[in-house]
Amino acid sequence: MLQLRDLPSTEVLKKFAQRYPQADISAISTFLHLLRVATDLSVALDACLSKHGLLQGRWWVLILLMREEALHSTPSALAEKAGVTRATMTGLIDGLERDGLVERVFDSGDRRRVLIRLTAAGQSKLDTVMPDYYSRLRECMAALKEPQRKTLCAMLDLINNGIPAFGRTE
Amino acid sequence: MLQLRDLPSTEVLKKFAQRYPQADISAISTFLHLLRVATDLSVALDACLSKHGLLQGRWWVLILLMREEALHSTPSALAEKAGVTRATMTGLIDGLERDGLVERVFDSGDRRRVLIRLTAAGQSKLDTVMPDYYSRLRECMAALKEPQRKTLCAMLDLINNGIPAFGRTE
DNA sequence: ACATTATAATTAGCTAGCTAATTATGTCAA
DNA sequence: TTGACATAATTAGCTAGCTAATTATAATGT
Repeated sequence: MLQLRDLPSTEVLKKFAQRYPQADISAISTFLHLLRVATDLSVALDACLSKHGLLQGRWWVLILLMREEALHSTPSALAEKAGVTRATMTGLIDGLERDGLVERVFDSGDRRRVLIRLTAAGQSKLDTVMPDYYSRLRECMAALKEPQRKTLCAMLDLINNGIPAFGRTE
Repeated sequence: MLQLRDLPSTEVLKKFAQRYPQADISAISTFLHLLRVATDLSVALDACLSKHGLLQGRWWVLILLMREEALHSTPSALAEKAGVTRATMTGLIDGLERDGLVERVFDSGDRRRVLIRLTAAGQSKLDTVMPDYYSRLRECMAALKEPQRKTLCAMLDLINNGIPAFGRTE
């Protein structure tokens, strides 16, 4: 996501703003700050998961399956919910099946479909990973109390509403 | 970064919290909210840059070069600042050189080193991209006024300080 | 002077994303 | 009932990251 380590100082931003008067210095630095912290969080999460032999993509698949009443779903539904293409989901399921965490069950009603089922090993993997993830996350967010969390979410929503500005065609 | 589209509802989180008592429901949803908005911002930025034939990695290299007084730097310094490995930087420079936006100049003093220089075409590419990026970003962040931006950054710093919790060996 | 160690850039081969094309199966209307 | 279209999953081949190994050059200690 935001790889850049060397975020621009105010001086650098001022220099750029001279050449490009559209620049809103505080908007830029707030934006970069947000991306920087979110990226570092994501990297930290990956590091935590990889100690358990997982990465975000595969971990989310297991969680999505555990959310299901009957612990199964289809590749296309999983792809939709996980926000990846079906092609990517095929690859994620391949890896999880290889490790025995999910299994493919062929649907006799509609032979195009495959059901993906969380195995006992998959459930037990989650029972190891989730307490670790939850307790680390609790600690990470501890400095932010409830009202601050609400404020943060409200500000994130304001920014979120502005995202279409990046896509306007004009 | 956070691909997941189907963020957990409070009901789902409560169900998970029954099995995993470490879960702090508001911490989890705030965390996911932050990652979701940041990811969508990053995707929107990529979409904006790709209209100009760039992606974040290559774009940051051009910006880092433009920050330099003499418009040049070395692959290893660029890799450090851009937060990618030298191997990745080699690839980014290859692409930029192919498009004529930067050039490699061999250093006669230390023959291990190569200088990467922003070309006129590279500068002119930035002169097209930056005003577009800056004006879209200004608009995207417009709903957040100065004091809110400061508050947001302060909260991001609190979260940032908690990130080591994800890495503790315990 | 020369062996060792450090540094700079690159190459090779890996991963998890992507799009586009392919294969198989269902659905529906003339 | 069959031709056209829709849907499900997969495969093939692309990209931008990564690590580890390689090549070349420089610096240093004995």
